[in-house]
Amino acid sequence: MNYNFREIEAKWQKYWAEHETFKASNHSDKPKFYALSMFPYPSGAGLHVGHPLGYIATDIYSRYKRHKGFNVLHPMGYDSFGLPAEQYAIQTGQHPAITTENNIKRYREQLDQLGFSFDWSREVRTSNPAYYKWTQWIFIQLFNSWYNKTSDKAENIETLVSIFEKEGNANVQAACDDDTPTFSASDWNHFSAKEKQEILLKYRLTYLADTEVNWCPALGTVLANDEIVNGVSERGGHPVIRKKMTQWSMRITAYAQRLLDGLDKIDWPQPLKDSQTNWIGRSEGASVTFNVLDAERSRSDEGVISSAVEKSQKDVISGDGVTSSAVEKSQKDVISTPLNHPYQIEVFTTRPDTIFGVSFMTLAPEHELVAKITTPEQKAEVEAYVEATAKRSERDRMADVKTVSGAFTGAYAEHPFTKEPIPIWIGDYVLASYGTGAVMAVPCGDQRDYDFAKHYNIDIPNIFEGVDISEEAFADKAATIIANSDFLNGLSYKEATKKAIAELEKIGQGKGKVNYRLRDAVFSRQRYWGEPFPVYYVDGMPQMIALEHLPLELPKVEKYLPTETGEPPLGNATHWAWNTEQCTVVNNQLIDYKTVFPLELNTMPGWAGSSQYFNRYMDPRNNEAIFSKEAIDYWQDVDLYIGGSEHATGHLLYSRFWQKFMFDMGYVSKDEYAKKLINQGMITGTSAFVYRVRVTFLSVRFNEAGRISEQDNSFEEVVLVSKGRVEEHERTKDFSFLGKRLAAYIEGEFNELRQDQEIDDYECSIDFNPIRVKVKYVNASDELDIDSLKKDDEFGNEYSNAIFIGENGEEIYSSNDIYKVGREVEKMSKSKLNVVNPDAICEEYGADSLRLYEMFLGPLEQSKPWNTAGITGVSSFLKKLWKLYTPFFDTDAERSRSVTEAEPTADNLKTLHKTIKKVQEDIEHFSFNTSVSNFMICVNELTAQKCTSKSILEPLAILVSPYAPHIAEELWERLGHTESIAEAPFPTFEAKYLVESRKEYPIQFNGKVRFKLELPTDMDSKAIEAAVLAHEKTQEQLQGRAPKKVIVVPGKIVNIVG
RNA sequence: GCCUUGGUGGCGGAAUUGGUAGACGCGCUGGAUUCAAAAUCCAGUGUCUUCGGACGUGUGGGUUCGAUUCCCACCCAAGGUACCA
Repeated sequence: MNYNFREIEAKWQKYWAEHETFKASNHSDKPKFYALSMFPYPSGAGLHVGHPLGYIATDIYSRYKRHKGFNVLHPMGYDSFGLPAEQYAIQTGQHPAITTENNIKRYREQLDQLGFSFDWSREVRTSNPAYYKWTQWIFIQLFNSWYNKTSDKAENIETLVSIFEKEGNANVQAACDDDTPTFSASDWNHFSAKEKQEILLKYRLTYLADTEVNWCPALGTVLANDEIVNGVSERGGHPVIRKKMTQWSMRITAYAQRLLDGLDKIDWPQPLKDSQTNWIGRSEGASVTFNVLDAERSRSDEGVISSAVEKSQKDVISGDGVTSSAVEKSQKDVISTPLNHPYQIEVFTTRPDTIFGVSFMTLAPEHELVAKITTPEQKAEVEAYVEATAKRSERDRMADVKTVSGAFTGAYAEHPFTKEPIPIWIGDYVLASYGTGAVMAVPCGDQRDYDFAKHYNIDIPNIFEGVDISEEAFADKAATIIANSDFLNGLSYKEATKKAIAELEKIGQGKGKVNYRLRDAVFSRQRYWGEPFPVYYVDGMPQMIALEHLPLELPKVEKYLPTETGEPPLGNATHWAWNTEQCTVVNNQLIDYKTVFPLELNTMPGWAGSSQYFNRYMDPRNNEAIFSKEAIDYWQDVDLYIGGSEHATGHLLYSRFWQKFMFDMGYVSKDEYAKKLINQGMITGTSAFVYRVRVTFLSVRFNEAGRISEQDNSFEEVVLVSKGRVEEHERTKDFSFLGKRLAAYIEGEFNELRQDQEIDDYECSIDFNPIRVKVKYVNASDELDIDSLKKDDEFGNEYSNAIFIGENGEEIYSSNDIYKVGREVEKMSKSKLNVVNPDAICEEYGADSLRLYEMFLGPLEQSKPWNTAGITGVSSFLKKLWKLYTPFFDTDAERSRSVTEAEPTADNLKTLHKTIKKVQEDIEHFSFNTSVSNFMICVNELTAQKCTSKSILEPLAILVSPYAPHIAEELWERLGHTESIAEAPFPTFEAKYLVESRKEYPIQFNGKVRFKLELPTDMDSKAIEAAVLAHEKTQEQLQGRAPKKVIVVPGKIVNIVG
């Protein structure tokens, strides 16, 4: 009886579904275990072989934990809001909900095929109104909260209001906007309702702010940074401008420190923690205010100055200019402006101890003061520099440490202590997005400042005791002793820092500060396919829709593009107004600003729906609450979370932020939601390339003026040359390698050129443009299936008339020659045409083979290329495993009984227990690749031992079951069980079966193994040494020398030195 | 530039605390079976070799009786990038 995986896999998938084998209960006496895989975005390309890698790992662990007696929660769902569905809708007009539904169906079929032990009754979809009701609910909770720095947690906004009523905001320690004014209790009580709302918005954890976006007028949308290349849109090359837009933001900066501290409590990969730590970017130092010396004053343009003074309150703090920064915010940060200085520059420095070493200042070219302080003489130079900088990316600016560039503004700042003038420069090594976008440059203590000073001949005062700075800057904090620095002389880094800050505070020009790189998260998207905000506007102020009226469902729209007036797609909806009396969505025409108001037109970003989904799984059908208290109390948090590292600073940071907020509000009892996280490595694809020929002729004529006329004649036909031919040509430059047809063409063109009397010279150049083709048309020997490629019409039959030149230079008509493609390993993605779907492999080898093979490829956390060549290995392993059990399939009752009762031999037991030990250790260390090897070893050994003992084969089936569950269930049943194997107890390892009486010792001479000697394991070192030295081969090796030293490691090795 | 991860046969990879480098699988070679093929089974398979052995885990050093493993310096590849006042 053969192993028929098709029949078996279908049978057990049906069984599991019908028996709800993996349904998790919220009430159980068993210990709980919550195993989670990151849920997928259901794209149109379907699941590819990279997706299941993490799912299989989580599934193996889940199944293992069931065998170990845990109540396991192992859910799956879909992150189903997203851009691709919307873009498809824009192209085809089809509603994203429909395409999403279809894609989910396909994903579900593919997932079902792989035999995962998901509890499908808990499936969630972020685009489902019953789900996003709770995403909207959390948004409202955030809106109704502020961050109290004193209690160090989020609190209900009502507690803030009551403080305002009693004492105003002077003493409130809160995370809030920079420009929050100070007011008294009586001020507050006299504010109008709208003024109060405006103030509160500056404190809420989600708030409206004008933030700059990359606006592309031609596309009518906002673009992400990486959608912009060299200042124009990646798609279409349209210009992009910075535009201010009122958008929702999340005050994640309030949680910066807690997000940092929480990392110590969780078992996440260190690289991931590092990347979050760097993203948050904490640094300690001081903020220092430098007054700009007023060059304008002498021109007695008083009007300009006084208006500048009025606005200077703003200019002081907004050194970062671009967006709200993570500079710790509180009203106290506002430093009062001395009236005689129209402008001030605030810098953040980690080295306030070096303040007397400042010899210039550098502003980021984008710094908003640049235009204001630049003198007329320097204007042209500065503007040219600013323009040049705008073309460089931040990455480029950071990576380039070799070239020094900048420009002098002509303006000077005043040193806070010496009152000396300091020249103000701009330089692209200072980034606008970090700190305040301005640096107090201390060339003797910072290498980049040093290089800048050297380059522009700026003074480099030395403020370090006994340090030579003639060659490079000195940045060693520990060895620092300050000199030439007035009151800081003789102090260490620590002492001087403390003292400098104290002195700065005295003169009101600085204070100690912790700076975070993290910025508040923009939460609005100008898109259709996302969660609508439960928000309407009364008199320009946002109002929340009450919970009982949620979800606020996405309206129907005619088209998914922005409106002609540049509003987001929801601006196209005809029914998108809120009637506050009926509490329903009504026609926009009814808006009267009395009872009917406009609704918010933005939608939420991709990470909104994924920031609490792990908690929703605990109680996914609850319509009264996001989850019940019982459910969250039982499941608590995720025990194992597996997913890709690309989410390190997106999903994985924002979801921690929301969890901490939920914790502050008392909804969850853990402020970190995932105890352990593992990043599965990427499965890379092997892209295939064909080489399109481009032939260019150059004809040249000469006259008195020299070389005057050139003409290009390009070969128009699509000719694709096989890889071997391309390589030959590149080596030899011989055209004949390109095939007769092309060679004849080139010859013909040359002849024509020769006949043209007016041409003095001619040449021909050939290049090969590699173009990706779908990997499904390429076989394992890199040969291209030309007929199928020609028929492919996804991109409009682009190859139907192409000419293919094969390896032998033949033009391919049938099988007269073969075409070989070039290959390259890249990330697997639809756009690279290298996606391999699991379906075909499942069809040919079965799900169990695919599961084993994906694990067998290599360590889970490492990235590895996909290559199906090795799958026959695991497939034949499963056949061998099956064969081991065939005696049980015999209908002859007599024979079956004799098999059942066969006593296991010592070898059988040794093989089994060795495997139990290894597999258990492997699973617990997530080393799934090595356990597959060990199954192979185990089956090979048992086969060689002709093992037919039920007491061996029964536990073996359980060991295999997490990895290859279908075959394990089938074998389990054939062993006579009527219940599923899913909860059969994991076999217990017994060391006694592995005890060896003899050990084959490798005998080394000077570290090299020369022979082996079998000795009893209970022999002590002395006896081993004696036995080895007495051996004839030892004498042979030593050739009469006396050994200097003999190292005996009992049970391991013997090494003789001499 | 910086951060992270990695570099071992023709390929994927193994070696759990410093103790026989290359487990297991693919591929390849030879053989059995077969009319033949597929499938299956058996044997071999790091490189060089004067058949004694020598060399061998990115490179160069170091520690050690012994190093893929620990230390120092460097090279290369992939991923990330905000580095930093």
